[in-house]
Amino acid sequence: HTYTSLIKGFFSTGRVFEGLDVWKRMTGEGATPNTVAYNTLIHGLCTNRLKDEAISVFNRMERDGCIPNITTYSTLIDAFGKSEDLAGACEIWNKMISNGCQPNVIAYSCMVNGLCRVHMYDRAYELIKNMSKECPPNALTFNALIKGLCSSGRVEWAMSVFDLMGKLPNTTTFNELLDGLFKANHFDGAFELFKEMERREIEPNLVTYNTMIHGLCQNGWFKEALQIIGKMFVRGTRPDSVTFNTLINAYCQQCDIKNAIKLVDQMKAGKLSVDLATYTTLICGICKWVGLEEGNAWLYKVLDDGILPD
RNA sequence: CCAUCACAACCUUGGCCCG
Repeated sequence: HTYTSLIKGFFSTGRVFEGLDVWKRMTGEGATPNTVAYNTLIHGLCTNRLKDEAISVFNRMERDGCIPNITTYSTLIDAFGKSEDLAGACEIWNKMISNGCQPNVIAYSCMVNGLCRVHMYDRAYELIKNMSKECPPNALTFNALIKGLCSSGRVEWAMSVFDLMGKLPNTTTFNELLDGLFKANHFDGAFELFKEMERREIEPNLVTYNTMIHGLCQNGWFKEALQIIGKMFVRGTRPDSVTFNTLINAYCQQCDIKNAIKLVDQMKAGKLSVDLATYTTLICGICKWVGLEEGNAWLYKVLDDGILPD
């Protein structure tokens, strides 16, 4: 328990070697890792791009007589899916079945995502259709498919999936569709969906607003973007650095560097982190519209803030 | 004892790389 928490902490902050060190210390002290401990290590390795190492831990786990559970399999299916290794994901899936472990809704959702990553949307859809009454798809399962369809420009198809969801769509579902509709230039569809959200009383969140602001600004609807910002304030949703970066980018594109810089000052006043994305956006605009010397001067401000330019 | 509290799945901004 104790070791597992430490391992999770190190891996989730990218401190792979320290995480591995804790694992070695744990096993060295004679503590026998259980399934949860193995799962934590496997997940930590996967999220740090060490899939091969994760697999060898998985094999060692089985050898040492520790029984993988559904979380173990889901973690690996997810990792293979995200790295577009469908064959690998299927291999884990088959192993899961042959070991008598029933897939749950998470395992299915990960597999749907994996299929979408390799553009097998039909098979993803089939998989969802074949899910049983005991294990029906949830919002995240559908969202995985909708995200795949939207990010490949298949928004009509995505909308038809949305229509099949009944009462399942959640805020993320709407966010994915709104983003997809804007990026496919289906503006009327996006506006309609935003209204539909209100009709269904699905709460917009910060991502919803950021998505709307981005979609509106990128297509010249600045007034409407301001209205969205107004709604945010009414609802008490605080803008974050993504909101500001989106607006700074829009101002830079309109060659309005003055207002872009004003926003950076507002961020600092509001104690929001002015991050690398902010500076990259702003310096790009300054170099384009003001001059390289001024851009260069801003580079020093980045360094002063303790941020490493990329 | 630890079944909301050691483990797994979804969304938005800039850039970079590859194609």
